[in-house]
Amino acid sequence: MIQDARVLQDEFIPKEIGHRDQEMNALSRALDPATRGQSAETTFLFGPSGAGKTCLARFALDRLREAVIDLNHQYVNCWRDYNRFRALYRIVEATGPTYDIHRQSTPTDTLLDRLDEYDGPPFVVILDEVDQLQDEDVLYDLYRMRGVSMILIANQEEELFSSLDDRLVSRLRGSTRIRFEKYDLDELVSILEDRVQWGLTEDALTHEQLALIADAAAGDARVAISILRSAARRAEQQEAETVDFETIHEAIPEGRTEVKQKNIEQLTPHQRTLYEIVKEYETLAPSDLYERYRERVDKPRSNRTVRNYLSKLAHYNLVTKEGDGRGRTYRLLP
DNA sequence: ATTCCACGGGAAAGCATGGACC
DNA sequence: GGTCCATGCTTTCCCGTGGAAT
Repeated sequence: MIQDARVLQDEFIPKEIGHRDQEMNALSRALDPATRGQSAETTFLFGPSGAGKTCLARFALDRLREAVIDLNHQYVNCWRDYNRFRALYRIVEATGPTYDIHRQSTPTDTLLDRLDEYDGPPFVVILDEVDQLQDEDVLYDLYRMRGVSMILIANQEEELFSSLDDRLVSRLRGSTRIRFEKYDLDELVSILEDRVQWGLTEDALTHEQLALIADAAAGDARVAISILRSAARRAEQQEAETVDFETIHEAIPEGRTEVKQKNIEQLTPHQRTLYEIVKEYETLAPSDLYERYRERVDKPRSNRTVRNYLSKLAHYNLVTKEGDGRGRTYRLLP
């Protein structure tokens, strides 16, 4: 049933993109100077998750590379490479060999020097989930680099700018900003239809089934494709020719939680214990939570460190903090 | 008003790792 | 090889802030 599994992967970039013509035109205009060997405009893509921001950015860059021979580029996920060193490391990677640069024992200045020395073709950097960057210095660093231009992706426009330094905000004032809306049901269905056509056998799913998936995804294309992926995987395991409704109903919760599951696997044992405790008690005051943690774990970390862990769990969207100050509780996110 | 928590920034200590030097 | 140094990462300690309870 699955003909080409890559089509169902998150990183897959389609040959063509529908429903995003305006956004695509705006982004192309911003990137246009690169076709003449100049720096592209700094561009922001804002919108809810699964609205096609990342996909469009990568797609536009692919298109640009077809038109321009001399172009350098790099994609950085700031959620994963969340501090200055890691983000810069990722960017330096694109400028040449990095065998002499290591995760530890290489000064950040060395990375900056390498970027300063950069004398190649126009260089476009996509900074995805830029609101997750702990260290906004990276934006300064890149801003002053000659020949480097940025596409910055985030969910909330106001939230991002309120967290940035005023000087940085004023420097970015003139940048292009493109806003994305959630996909509506028909758009999601047509996105899914394309994926089925490219990746699965014909008629593996009916239109009604795709509409069911699209409805469950609530405008989020990533979730929709994730559900489609687990449905196809389940059907393939059963050696079925087509996907039935039961399989889809099973795939919906799985598709929704797939990202979360990956995040849990990345936690350290201590962090996972905290997660388990919150899961068990549903809602918990900070002091109680720390108490339970101390009871359960062998060599408990300090209170302060646990707070860092909890921030990380919140960052992964595994738990949520409710209320403020005294009445604060931690709760499991659905 | 005062006390009590909780939060989160920053400094410092401890750890792991690679490079230079012998 | 062995030792020392520099570096980034993680954890801990310290502390100011602010809201809620007393």
